[in-house]
Amino acid sequence: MKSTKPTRTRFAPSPTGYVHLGSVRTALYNYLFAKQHDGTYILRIEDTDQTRKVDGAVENLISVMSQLGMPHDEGPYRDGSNGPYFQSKRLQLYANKVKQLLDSGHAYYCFCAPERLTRLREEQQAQNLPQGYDKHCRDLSPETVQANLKDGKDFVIRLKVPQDKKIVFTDLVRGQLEFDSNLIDDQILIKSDGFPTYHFANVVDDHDMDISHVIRGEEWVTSTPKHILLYQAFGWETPSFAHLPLILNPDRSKLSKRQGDVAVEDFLKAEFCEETLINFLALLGWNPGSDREFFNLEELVSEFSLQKVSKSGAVFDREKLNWMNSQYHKKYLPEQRFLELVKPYANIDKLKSWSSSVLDKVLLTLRNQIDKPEDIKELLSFFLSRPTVDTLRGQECSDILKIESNNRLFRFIVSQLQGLDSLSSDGLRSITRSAQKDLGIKGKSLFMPLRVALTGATSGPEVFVFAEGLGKQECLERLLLAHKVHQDITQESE
RNA sequence: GCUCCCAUCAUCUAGCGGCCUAGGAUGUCGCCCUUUCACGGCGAACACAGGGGUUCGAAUCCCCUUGGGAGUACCA
Repeated sequence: MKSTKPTRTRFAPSPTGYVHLGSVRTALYNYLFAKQHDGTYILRIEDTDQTRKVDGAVENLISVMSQLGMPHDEGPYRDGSNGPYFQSKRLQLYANKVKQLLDSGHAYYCFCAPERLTRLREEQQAQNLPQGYDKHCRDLSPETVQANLKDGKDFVIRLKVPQDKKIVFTDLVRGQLEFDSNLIDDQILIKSDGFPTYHFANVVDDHDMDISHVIRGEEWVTSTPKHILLYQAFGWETPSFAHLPLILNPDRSKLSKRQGDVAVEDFLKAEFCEETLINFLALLGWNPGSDREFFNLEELVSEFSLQKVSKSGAVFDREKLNWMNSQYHKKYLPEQRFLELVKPYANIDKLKSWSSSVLDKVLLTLRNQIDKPEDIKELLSFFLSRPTVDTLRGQECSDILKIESNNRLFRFIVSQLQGLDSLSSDGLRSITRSAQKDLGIKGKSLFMPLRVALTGATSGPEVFVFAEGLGKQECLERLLLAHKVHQDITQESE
């Protein structure tokens, strides 16, 4: 019973311009499943709707997917032996296949005008009847069909859905599903413009490309029986199916543009890194069976399983996404990767003279204060600009600066500093230590004045590393300024 | 309307008959740590939709009700 066929999955989006988050998750699960089984992950472009074509959409899609770290193994620009991978370039193939169905009596020509169909639907709707084609052309005589064709009448080709049949299949996430063929419409296979419909092209291509597992969104469950009927009409083996739960808006409707961003590009352009998005999306509808929440792509490949995919839809929770993103920036990203993400935002003139190792060190000490890369900018520029007298005289700082021992403290630090060739974080640390020992100043009245003098703020990251970045001269000047403000404040209050 | 699917904290979820006085995470609120801000640690509040069965025993199995969702196109 166990299939020995190689695992081949596919991601088959229609190129509508941007990449929907739901698409990314579908693609991700397909990718993970394929990789886990040493299989092949295929990208196929479903562009049979000529009216919805968007220029550049395919290129954008491919670049986004590779940016996310899951490029396709087979597909556009990466030909396997099953191309072409654009449905619009496979028209001849579909034509041959319908012919087959027409000849075997599984499909028929339908000459009904769209207006008739619309009217039919309206009537059915009014009477609360199930909607569907009334099979008007299903049993047209061959002569009539020939005559109509000869007259050049517009036509579509429909599937002749068998009556009174139960269609049963096992969905890998939902279990056994059952449908009554009498409720299934005689599906259009070829549109009057000669293009195949999704249903037809999809089945033909999946078979043609040897797809072993069809993993797609839940919106496709109800059309799966149609697809199965098609496989049967051709006498083909059906692939396995797995339908993924929908990703939902906060109001529990299908995730849509109306209620906020749904394009991955937008998230990528904003503050979210690829790692966060992949990790977060993976966990929307799937769980590892443990409490673990952080996974990189590689880890997902080994952990993923369709059995652990949940059946119910999942609300896209931006709060948790934000949290996960900040966790990635604070600690889960490798240091080099973090630096790479953050550096474009640290492109500040004043930093040009800093040695890159010191800059890296400073960026790294700022790391746990960051939720997203651009936060670094504000954080840095704040410390980079020398505190102004106004700042130092502000309530927050002056409370610290008016401490009496500051006089001795600043004098001490300045003189020690002057004796140094250059300032290192350890150098300043030991100066502080001796200030504590020699002057007997400690705790808040030791560290806070130093912090205020150097940064003009009462809170922030580790001052020592930062001081190294500033350099000896700048530190001296900041200390002298703070010292002066201290003296001024003290005098004024006397 | 019809068909199909789904149903545990506000949200993501664990749970596949006894380990459940239901676990984790986000968010919220406390406390601790930190001479700052964070990070971090600890804790609190918060859920098995309702009703029937089955069983010695049900969040877990069955049925009904209710609620939600998807599909119902010459769109995918």
